[in-house]
Amino acid sequence: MPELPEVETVVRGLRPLLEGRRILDVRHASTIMARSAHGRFDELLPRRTILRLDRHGKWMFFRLSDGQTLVIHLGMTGRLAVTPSDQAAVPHTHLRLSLEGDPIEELRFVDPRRFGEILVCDGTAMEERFGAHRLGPEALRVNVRQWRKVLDSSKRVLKAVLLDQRAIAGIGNIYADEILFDCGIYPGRRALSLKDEERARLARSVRRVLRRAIEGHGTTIRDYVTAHGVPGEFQNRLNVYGRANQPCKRCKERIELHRGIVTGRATYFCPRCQPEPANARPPVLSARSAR
DNA sequence: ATAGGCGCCTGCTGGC
DNA sequence: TGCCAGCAGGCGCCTA
Repeated sequence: MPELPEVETVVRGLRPLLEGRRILDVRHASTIMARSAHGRFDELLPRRTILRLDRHGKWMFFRLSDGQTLVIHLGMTGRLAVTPSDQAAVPHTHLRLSLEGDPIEELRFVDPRRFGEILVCDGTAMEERFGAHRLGPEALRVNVRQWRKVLDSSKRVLKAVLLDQRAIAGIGNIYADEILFDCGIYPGRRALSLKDEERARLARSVRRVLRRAIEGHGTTIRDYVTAHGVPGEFQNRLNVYGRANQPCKRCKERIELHRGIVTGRATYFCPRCQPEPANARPPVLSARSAR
């Protein structure tokens, strides 16, 4: 579900509600999802203050007053909200932290599909799991030198590189397609094959598309809502994602849906604005356009 | 190094 | 009307 713009929107909504606030108690921590290598949640979290809420890519880091970090990933269907503590918990609520204040409220994490993650990490665990070897530079802050390194060091398909969180952190399937449309590059190009000018266009499009999506409070296809429980608006401004067979907003050509460019993922693109180079190898799996 | 396939889960949709 | 396969915004592990 949530990619960088959605997570950033949630973080911006939660910061004023959480920063400086003390955790009173763990009302519920699902044993399925809330895991820690070095202790129980109800021992690790109470009485700590949330000093700061950070984001890197799609990961959220709640820095705690004892030096540990509560780490949350929303997966596909995760939601986070601050809720009155007497409000009934909806199904698939995996974490409830009561927060000091009047009235007492709770930070709640809800995730039906359970692809999300909840962790408490110390400094060592943070480096192991989220160091530079595991998580690439923040997509909004990749410099020219980093772009060159990321793209030139890989023979992979460009879209696969954009989706790889070790290469660049924060881009998922929706924004990969939107970014590639924005810069007019075919998703199945080899990363290595980009010319300097194309690399510069791509870098600009990454920042532009993600910034606009943040301004629009993210994209709601189904589950995603902001920290205030309202859907995003950027789904109304998507150019290609989910628009198979609809006319391109730029040239009126029919948007295509391919399933072979990155295996297992749908890829939407405009065949006229993002032409496949004539000498490119056809995708291994026959690319079929869907209705 | 890379690509493909699968598993982890629930819930919704479209086609029969 | 009802059933069920297919699909979904993520990610990590395994294999070849």
